[in-house]
Amino acid sequence: MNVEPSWDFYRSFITVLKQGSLSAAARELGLTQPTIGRHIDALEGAVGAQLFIRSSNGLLPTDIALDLQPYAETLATTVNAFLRTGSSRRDKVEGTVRISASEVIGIEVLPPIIADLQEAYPLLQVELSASDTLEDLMNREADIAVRMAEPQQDALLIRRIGDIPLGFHAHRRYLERHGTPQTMAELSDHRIIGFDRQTAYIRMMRRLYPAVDELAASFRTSNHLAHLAGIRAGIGIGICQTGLARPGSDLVHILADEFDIPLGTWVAMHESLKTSPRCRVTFDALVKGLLNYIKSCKETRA
Amino acid sequence: MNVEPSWDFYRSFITVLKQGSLSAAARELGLTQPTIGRHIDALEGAVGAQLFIRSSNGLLPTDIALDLQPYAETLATTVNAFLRTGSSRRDKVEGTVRISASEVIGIEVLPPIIADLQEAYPLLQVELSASDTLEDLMNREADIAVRMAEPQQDALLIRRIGDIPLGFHAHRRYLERHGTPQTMAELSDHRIIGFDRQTAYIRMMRRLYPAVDELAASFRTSNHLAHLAGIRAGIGIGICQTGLARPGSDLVHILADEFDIPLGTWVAMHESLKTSPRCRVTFDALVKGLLNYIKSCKETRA
DNA sequence: TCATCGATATACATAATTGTATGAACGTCG
DNA sequence: CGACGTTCATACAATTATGTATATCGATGA
Repeated sequence: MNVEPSWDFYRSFITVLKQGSLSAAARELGLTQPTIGRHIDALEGAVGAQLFIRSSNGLLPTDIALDLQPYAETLATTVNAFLRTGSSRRDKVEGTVRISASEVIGIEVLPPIIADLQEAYPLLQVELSASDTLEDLMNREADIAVRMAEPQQDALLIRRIGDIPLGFHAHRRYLERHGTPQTMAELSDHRIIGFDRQTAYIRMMRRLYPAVDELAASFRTSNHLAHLAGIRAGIGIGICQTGLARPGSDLVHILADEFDIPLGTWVAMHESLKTSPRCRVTFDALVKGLLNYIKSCKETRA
Repeated sequence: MNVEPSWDFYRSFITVLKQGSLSAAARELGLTQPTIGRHIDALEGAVGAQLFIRSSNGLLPTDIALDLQPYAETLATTVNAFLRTGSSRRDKVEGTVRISASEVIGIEVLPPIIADLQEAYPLLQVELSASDTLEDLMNREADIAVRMAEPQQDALLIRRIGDIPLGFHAHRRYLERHGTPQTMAELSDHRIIGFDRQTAYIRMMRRLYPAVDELAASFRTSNHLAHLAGIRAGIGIGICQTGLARPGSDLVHILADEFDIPLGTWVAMHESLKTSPRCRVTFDALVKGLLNYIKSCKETRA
């Protein structure tokens, strides 16, 4: 309790947690097994609790260690961010920029936008964190975030893109076999792909279209990509962005006039990053690319 | 570029930034000035840029160092959170819990709630981060947050408290001198305390009461506490929570029937913390306390 | 059943980090 | 204007952390 433990201990901790053994962690860090072992010992002494159960085939984390894992991960990503921003020259468009977005946006929408961006700036590295759960919002774990809700913090440079239209979709094949519902009421005769988890969007849907909520889902997932994959595989009818039903995709937008809850979209970055050319350029490219995407959504719809 | 720099360097970096000199940083960390100097040298080598300009009366941070400051601060707070979580026993209500809230809530509303909580659990330490700007949302920099907007992330345990009523207020003394306006239109004859910065609330007010936006403010501040202090000092008419106009405060709620934009309030914490008794207990106390507060707001109003 | 491979733990030598002591530069104050 | 109290920089000694080598335990497979 006398002196604060070395911050290197946390690095050893997270590596052991990831690798599952002192030896493997030592290899990854370029250190040796006794050293890592001593680090863990010291950390256990500092928190006054056992973090791992040693066994002859590795280290098993205790509950306490698992509680501490997210903190250690934050440390690791922040160290990365530190080095990344520190070592990129501030006057040129080069270095790494890290983008955070939802899985669907990150995987279905952003890649072509990023491709164009890197065509224009070959030295620009892009790191994409596509995740629904962590949503590592702006705590400098990401430089720029694409968000489906208005960011609340001040000190952010925020640009509203518009509304991404969502709607019921099904694969052409499914509709050929089961018919195309013409009214919301007919949905109850179909296989529905449902959501597992409560999100703000689902709560809003529930409020505006209570009927949808009572539909029995034959396939339910909390993962939006799995939901989309279900639609594409012809499992049944689900909800996705209308822009994904582009020509050649075999997805059909149904009940277009019966159901409409747009999904607000924002791009945000720290105000302090607006002087960094690489962040600025990426921010502008995302705004422009997403505006185009929304435009194409509306066209698909008409 | 061969091996990752020691994480201790970041600790030295943030301490030098805070203290302004190698010597002072060394004193704080219990190390010596040459050691800290070597750490800074090593970090500069790692990022390939100068971080400080050395002078005989301290170290002056370069722009790059200032860019890196927020990352280093995140590291420091996360390390604190790590040790705090790690060293508090999981089965008892003791240890430290860190609450994040806006300045007004943190200073005007929470203290009595926290007092009651600590009366019930004497071993519980509470750390309150009252800040509008940083809004260190949930990235484990705070255990529990009181927020004025619905948190968007999943994996959060969220409880909606209700709406805190806001309204125009002035000090009794001011009204005795200048009269009490009976309609919104009469506001233009009064001294108005205005806001400096755009927030979600101000944008909404602008939309619902465009007339308010055109009032010329004779005292303008971006700090909500300063705004409140202005009202209390009798500078003029401003907006604050109606609950602050309790008996004995000499604040008078005016135009109560003309103006009404409630401020939604939520309490949120990480789902993973709900097994921790001290977080659980604090969460419940905040919910209960804030519900009471809102109730008392409504009574003041009637 | 025994050999092998991987794991952790310990003892000792080594290398790296840190501390001590000192010098030089700058600002402040009497 | 000079003494004093800061600061950072450098050279050398001491300490600490790390690496090497080895022992031990346990799981796996021929």
